Amino acid sequence: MARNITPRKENYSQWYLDVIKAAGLADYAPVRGCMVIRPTGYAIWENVQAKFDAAFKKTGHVNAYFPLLIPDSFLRKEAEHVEGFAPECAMVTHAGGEELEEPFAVRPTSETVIGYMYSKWVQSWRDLPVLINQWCNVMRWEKRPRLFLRTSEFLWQEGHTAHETEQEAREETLRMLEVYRSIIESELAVPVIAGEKTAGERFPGAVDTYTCEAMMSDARALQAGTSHFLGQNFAHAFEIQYQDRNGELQYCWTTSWGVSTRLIGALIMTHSDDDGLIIPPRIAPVKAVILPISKSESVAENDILPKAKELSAKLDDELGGMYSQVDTDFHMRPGDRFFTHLQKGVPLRLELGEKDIASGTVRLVRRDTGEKLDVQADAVIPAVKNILADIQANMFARAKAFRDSNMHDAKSYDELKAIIAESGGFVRAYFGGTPEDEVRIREETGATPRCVLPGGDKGKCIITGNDNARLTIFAKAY
RNA sequence: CGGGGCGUAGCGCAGUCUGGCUUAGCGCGCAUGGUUCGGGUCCAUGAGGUCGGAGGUUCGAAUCCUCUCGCCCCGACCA
Repeated sequence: MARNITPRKENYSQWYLDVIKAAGLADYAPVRGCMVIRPTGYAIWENVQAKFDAAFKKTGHVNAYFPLLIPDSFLRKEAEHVEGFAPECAMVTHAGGEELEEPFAVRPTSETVIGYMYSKWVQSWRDLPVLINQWCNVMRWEKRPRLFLRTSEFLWQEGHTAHETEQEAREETLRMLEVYRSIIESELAVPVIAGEKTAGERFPGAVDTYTCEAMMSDARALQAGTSHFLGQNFAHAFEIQYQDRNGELQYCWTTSWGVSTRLIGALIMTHSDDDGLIIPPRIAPVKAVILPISKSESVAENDILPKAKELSAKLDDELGGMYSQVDTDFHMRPGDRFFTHLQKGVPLRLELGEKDIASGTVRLVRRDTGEKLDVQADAVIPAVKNILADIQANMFARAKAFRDSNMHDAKSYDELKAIIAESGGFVRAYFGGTPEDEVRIREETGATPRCVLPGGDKGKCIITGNDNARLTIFAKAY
């Protein structure tokens, strides 16, 4: 049992921070609310990025870069947008030793600058659609930061598209929601529910907001990705207009969508255990670690290490895209070395000791289950491949089973209150109330509507009693 | 912004009420040596501190007084 990690049951928040620290993913920066993403954490982010980026390219998007500083006046052009973001904006008021005529906001999101640029670039229906994504950092001043989940500065991706018709823009919004759902589930092994946000939870300036909602291992919800149908709101604010096929001037329909380094928080809180981090193989920077083991340091280094290196090279070659690492910390005892990799979440450990060499086998140890398996040396490569695939599948299945076992139904508001108070988790209920009702529910229960389930399932609202309320998931959220 | 708490070694803390008995300690970590070694061995030695900062009281301040800076927790707020 780990001695540097607070047990999850004892103190969930502390456990989360301990896991991050033990795995060396991130550290606090000198500026409050900011974090340093350390090499191990950044390697995970690079892998996450690579998966999404490839999917964006496949759906026809291209990358570009827009500036960090946004004129204050831009944010003010869309009424709801400024109201939503003003409180968390960091403003640059001085530069070059002088006070600026107009302050700049450090971007909290880029709809406004991008809208401004699109208005210059779009003239004709032939210029549409515009499908641009950018990978960048953003800043939203947070009063209660938590590593990865809510930091003042974070890394993300924001896609911004402009379309000729409402239908096209709506399709784009849903297409990207589906891209998110599929990658988060297949690569990060985090099960999510993709649905619509209620009015009170909508992005400031959006007509409709969609979300991928995940359940963490304390049964609280985490928004893992959002996609917004912006209607013509930003097109009106920034005059993104084009001449249609009849020569008439029209406003574009726009969308935006994003995922952030918060996904790493989701990863940690979905899969890890009291021993530390567990990373799904498909995004693990090191998928398998090979440990030469011997009582004698010189035997380990001279006799076993070459075999370990050979095995590592073979794994990397034959399982293209694989990445294995050889542990050469011979001065440490095996137990210490095991723990190091355990806490870093490496999916698979290959032990190569004198006993194994004598018997012509390699010992494989799974991080997700702790299961040990002795495999014939010549069968190691296919075995590794199969086990990694199985770990990936098992991690997803396990997380999904946990979520499903914490899914409840409430027929009335009282029932919803009781479930949230007693067991927590996700609660399905018919809801058709106003943002004011949402506030009241939050104040009274601590839970918020996380997302409206897709499909036409409708019933009697637990608040208003009206029919035609949509089935909505409520939960306490991060 | 309101309420509470805390700043002493890399981390976690004791010492502060009752100033001197501490050369400012302890645990973890770190370094070196030995021992052990297939899920965190055990032992020895050692390095490491402007006690958050400034001013004051005193023969003497981590300890008392004044001011100041920073952080954490709860609340409020928050895609």
